[in-house]
Amino acid sequence: MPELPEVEIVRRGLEPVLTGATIVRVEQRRADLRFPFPEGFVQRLEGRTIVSVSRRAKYLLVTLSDETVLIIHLGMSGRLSVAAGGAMRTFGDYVYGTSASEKHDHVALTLSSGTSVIYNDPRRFGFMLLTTARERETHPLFAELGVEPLGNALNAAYLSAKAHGRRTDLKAFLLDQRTIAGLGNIYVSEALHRAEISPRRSAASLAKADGTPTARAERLVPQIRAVLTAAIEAGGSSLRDYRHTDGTSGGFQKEFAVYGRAGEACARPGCGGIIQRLVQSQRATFYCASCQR
DNA sequence: ACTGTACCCTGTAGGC
DNA sequence: TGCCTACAGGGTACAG
Repeated sequence: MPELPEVEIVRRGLEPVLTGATIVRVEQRRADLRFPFPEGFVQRLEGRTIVSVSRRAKYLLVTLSDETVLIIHLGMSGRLSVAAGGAMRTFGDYVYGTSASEKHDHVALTLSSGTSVIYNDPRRFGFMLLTTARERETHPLFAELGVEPLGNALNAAYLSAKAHGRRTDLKAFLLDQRTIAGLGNIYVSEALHRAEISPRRSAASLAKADGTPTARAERLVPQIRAVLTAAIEAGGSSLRDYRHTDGTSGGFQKEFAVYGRAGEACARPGCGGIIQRLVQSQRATFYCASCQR
């Protein structure tokens, strides 16, 4: 569900609420999500003060005063809700929940301010783990991640070097978090449409024989940045589960050019193509075969 | 090392 | 109305 823009919007929602706050109580409703909760999860969080809330790829990183880092991944359907207000809140008693969503409330953090942050996740593909500030970068989840798409490290030379000789589809290559960390199913389709590149091409078509960037690679990089930036500005994309921490929805789904638009006319001026849907890596891909080559 | 597939889990939409 | 299938912003664990 949440790709980089959605996770970044959640981070921005959490940051003012969590930074400087002390976690006074942690309620953990079940033993596992995607992975088991770490040993002593509750005890390692209670009483600690939150120093910062950052993001790497689709992971949220909550750093505590003792240098513990709480890693949160939202999976496909994970939601973090801030229940503002002075009273202590517990499961099933927060402002934006419905009876259906309360059913899947798994963790509640109560802060010294009285505010609660509640983690809800029907499919339980998300998870929470603990590491330390020192070990975070070498943690198995992070060690092999590719570059942040909005940072300077993403450029055509980086992409073509990674793509050189790869036989996999461009779609699968871009979805792989070892290539670019944070892209997901929606924004890969959207970026390729903006760059007028077919998702069915081989990844290797981003590199010349000597490994240097092709024109396609040069075209793709700015479009990846542009679509992610626009999505963040629009508050992310809300299809089914995704919500901001205050319960409101994102708006970028209204700006999709191809995602979920199979059968519709391509919106590119003068194109005249029809948006196609195909399946790659067990995931739907949307593209216009007329202007994406 | 790379590539492709099955799988984790729940909810919902659509066909019959 | 109900039953059945397919599908959904994620990533991992294999087999070849």
